[in-house]
Amino acid sequence: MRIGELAQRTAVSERSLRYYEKQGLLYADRTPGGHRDYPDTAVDRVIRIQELFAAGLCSAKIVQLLPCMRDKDGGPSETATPWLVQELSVERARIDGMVEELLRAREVLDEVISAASSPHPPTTP
Amino acid sequence: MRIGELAQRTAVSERSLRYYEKQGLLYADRTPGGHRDYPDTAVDRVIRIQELFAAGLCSAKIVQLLPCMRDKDGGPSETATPWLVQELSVERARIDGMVEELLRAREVLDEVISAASSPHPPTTP
DNA sequence: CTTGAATCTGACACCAGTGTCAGCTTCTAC
DNA sequence: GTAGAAGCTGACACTGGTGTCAGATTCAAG
Repeated sequence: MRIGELAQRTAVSERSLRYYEKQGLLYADRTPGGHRDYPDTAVDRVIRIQELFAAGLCSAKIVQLLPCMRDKDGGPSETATPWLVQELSVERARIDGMVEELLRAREVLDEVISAASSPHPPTTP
Repeated sequence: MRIGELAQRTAVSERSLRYYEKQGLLYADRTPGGHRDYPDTAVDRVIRIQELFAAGLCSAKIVQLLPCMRDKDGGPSETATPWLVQELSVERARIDGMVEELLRAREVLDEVISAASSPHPPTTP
């Protein structure tokens, strides 16, 4: 499929898709004229990449991680090296920390929101 | 307390503390010579600010949120306006979404990590 | 062949908090 | 009074994924 369709199906901008390719995260065949031609599996892959970006992993980490993932494309999955496993464990711990922080912040928001919804005036608890 | 001590006690750089002040997130008295002099309550406030930053809120949102928070400094808490409550609800939803994404990404990492720890070779599941 | 839509490359800007450096002033303790 | 530590302001850079624009090329349909 072409980049436009992939962008639409993944809700990721064409700009980002080209960036992913430059970072080695995504591969595309080329038409004789040079236009990108993505396999169907690219959709899942892009979504997965976005998930990992959202989790705060940088391109460099993701590019190492991808070949170790059990993709739908049935590509020859590599096994993570011990070194990579350790890197990923660090990321995992970081994610746990982020989740905790998010929940704490959510509590703060909830407190303010519920205080505003309660009938008590601000100065008299 | 001085900025150095506050930085040490909160593990936040002096640079960031000055930035917080410029954004209106943090207040400091000044010595006759112009050095910042923070009240003890600043420690809690800075930590709270960091939490909210970690949750993805920008300065502008935090600056509105802070006066509505039940601080240890016993300052006259304002009640969030309906408009602010709605803004915060949006943030809350965003936080929920982020948590979900983080957990999904964590699952991906766990899969790779456990695959590397299991005795199965990569190509034969 | 032609035309309009889609794609290509490359470059510049942005965000928003943070790091860092320079040059100067203030504080603290001897 | 003086030396060294600590603080001040202001400016510039960075991060790293993304938006956006320009100009050229390709694709697909008439």
